[in-house]
Amino acid sequence: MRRQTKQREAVLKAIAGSSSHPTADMIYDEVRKAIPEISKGTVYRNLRVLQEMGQVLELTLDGHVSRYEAKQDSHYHFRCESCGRVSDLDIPVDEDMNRRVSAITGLKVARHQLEFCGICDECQTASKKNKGG
Amino acid sequence: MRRQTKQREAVLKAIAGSSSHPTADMIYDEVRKAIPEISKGTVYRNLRVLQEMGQVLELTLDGHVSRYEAKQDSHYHFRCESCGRVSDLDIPVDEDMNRRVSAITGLKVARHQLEFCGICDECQTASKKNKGG
DNA sequence: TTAGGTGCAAAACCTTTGCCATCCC
DNA sequence: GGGATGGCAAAGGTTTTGCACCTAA
Repeated sequence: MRRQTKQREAVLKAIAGSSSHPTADMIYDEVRKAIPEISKGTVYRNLRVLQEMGQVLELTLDGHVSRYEAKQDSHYHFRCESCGRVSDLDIPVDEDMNRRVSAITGLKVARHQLEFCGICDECQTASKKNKGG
Repeated sequence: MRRQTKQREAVLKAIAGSSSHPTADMIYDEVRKAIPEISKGTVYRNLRVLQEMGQVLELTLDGHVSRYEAKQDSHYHFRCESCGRVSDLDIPVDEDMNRRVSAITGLKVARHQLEFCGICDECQTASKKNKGG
């Protein structure tokens, strides 16, 4: 049976309270503010458990480090190719696309993930500054 | 200046000659058939160089291990959630989507990646067999 | 000739795991 | 009380890197 612990709560809170799709390391840093003695192993274990519980989603699109977000309605992401930040996009999800692709390919498509890439506003501004423009 | 070496050639050939989006390890195994003394470091270095040269693409969608494919026209992927295999999909790429998303979000979208997930035919067959059905 | 490339091995990095103490139910 | 959980540290897997030697151009 699953128990409720302050460590687990804190990990979930760190994710839910962030809009930046934090990495395990960022979550670890955040949680340590409240529970300084927490270990990284515990963070990773709880990330796994919270995924199993369906409360957290792991994102690995185009990055070598996993990022996490609190479970919510399906949506798409934008990743900045300069700073690596990931943000949620407020555009409609094409829920019918899985069915259409199934029809075309014959594969049983259960879900899809869509990630847009480019340079975020902040990085574009920073880049202009550096160029003196 | 970039040199042409048999190691680099062999790495590219291993990727181009495979339809399975091999991992670095799979490429290493394949290349060793021709060049037994090649080292993993060389494989990784060449994977990086070939990406810089624009001849190879790294795929990291929803997986913790990078997979590689020879550069070709933009296309979408299907990943089997059971065996992890990645295959190319023969469906049209929505090239206009970046522009539409830019218009909606105000972000400068340069590209997008779309991955469909499910269980491939082989794994479905295997699963039926195991259940005695 | 010589800068780029290779092989090897160690290091770096992210994540998982074994062990035992601890804590929730 | 007992099993789930935590802390610690070591191990695991993938990728990178330092160094001395080699080789394509």
